[in-house]
Amino acid sequence: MRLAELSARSGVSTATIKYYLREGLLPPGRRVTATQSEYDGDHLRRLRLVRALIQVGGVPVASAREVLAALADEDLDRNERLGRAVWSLPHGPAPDEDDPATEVGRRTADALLEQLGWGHGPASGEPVAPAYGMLVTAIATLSRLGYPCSTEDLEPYGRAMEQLARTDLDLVERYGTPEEQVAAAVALTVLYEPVLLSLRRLAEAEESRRRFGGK
Amino acid sequence: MRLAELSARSGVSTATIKYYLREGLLPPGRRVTATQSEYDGDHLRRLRLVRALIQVGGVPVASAREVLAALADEDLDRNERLGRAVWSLPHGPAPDEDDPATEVGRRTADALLEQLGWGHGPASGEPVAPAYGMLVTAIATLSRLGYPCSTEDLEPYGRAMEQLARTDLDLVERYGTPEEQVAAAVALTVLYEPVLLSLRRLAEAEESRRRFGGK
DNA sequence: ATGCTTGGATAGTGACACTCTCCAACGAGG
DNA sequence: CCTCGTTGGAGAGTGTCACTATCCAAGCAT
Repeated sequence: MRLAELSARSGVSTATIKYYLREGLLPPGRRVTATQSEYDGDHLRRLRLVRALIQVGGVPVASAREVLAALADEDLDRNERLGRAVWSLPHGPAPDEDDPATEVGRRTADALLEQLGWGHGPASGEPVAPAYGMLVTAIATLSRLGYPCSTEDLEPYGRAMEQLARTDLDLVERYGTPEEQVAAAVALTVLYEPVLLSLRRLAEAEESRRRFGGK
Repeated sequence: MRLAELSARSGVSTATIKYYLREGLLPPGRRVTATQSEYDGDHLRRLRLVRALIQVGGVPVASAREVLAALADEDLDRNERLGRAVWSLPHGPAPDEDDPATEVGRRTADALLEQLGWGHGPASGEPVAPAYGMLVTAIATLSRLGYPCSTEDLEPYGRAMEQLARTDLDLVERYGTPEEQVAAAVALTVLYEPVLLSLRRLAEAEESRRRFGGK
């Protein structure tokens, strides 16, 4: 198929596809003549994944390129590919070490992970995941705003996520080949985020109505 | 306190504070002379909330203004203020009704909410919450990408969020006055999102290591 | 052969969150 | 009293980002 057809089938304008090609988010098509290329189903699938990452996941173009590169990296095993891909997802600003609130955040985060029994980073010698910095920053911001949260407050959130992670991985294991599994894992990590957040808001609305709501 | 001191205490540049004043995210200070104003602790707290919304929550300036306006609206009760405030939070693009996948998303979402027993929108006659559209869009995108999710797949996520919503509201009820509660609810809704997402990613990494990881 | 269409390159757009530059009015030190 | 740095206010400018519009020469189709 040609550019125009790829565009029609994906709902993405030719101009945007050209932009993605230029940015390396899509591999170039098979050259047919000096001025024409042929695209296939792989391009279409990849294009849809790119759109999902960027539009739904809010992933910047540069990060999306890294994510895709990690997915395709033949030198890594399944775990490493997934880790590398999730690594490249946006994770907000790094903790500001000059801020005393960051110290609080770090202590709370460490205590929480300890309590949850997750063998994460600082003590484990492994490189610290970006998600860890994300957690520290968030706790620090809460404390700076006067909403201190203790490990006890946070633990239920950790337990809930632990459970969902098992569900997520079960979903991923439905897919046969490691390639499909890794692609699925990234797609599900990113695309379930809005599902999670919207369900939380709906659940809060429901619970708030139950507690305070007359109507 | 003057602009310079407000800036020093909050860590936000005077130029940015002036910008927020201009945009109506901060109320003007008490005028002392024709060219000087006095700010107080309320300004400082509000400024920190604004920063948290924008930097941590990724809320656009225009939405933040609406959120703050809803918080301060004297005509609404606690529920309505909270609803209005959360309403203004970013919620991604509205579902594309021309896309057949949207139909799938809508059916799945409705079935899920039915199954969860949440008396949400379409059938209830109430205006549909933006979070509902967010959910439909997310499910539609998953299905378009070839990752169909059934109500059974999603139910555990709903149950988990139901439980967390109770925890959230318990936290909110620690605060005495309705004003504080509403402010807390918005802050916690927004600021716990990165906590949730980072915990999920850490939990996934942990679970993935457990299942596939040799080290 | 002539009038689209294609792939490729370059430049432009619009939204956004600041950030810079001016300016006249203060206000504290000498 | 007179500087001289500071203040609040207003407008224009900056950098980033994700596109989008315009050209162009080389096909292909009729």
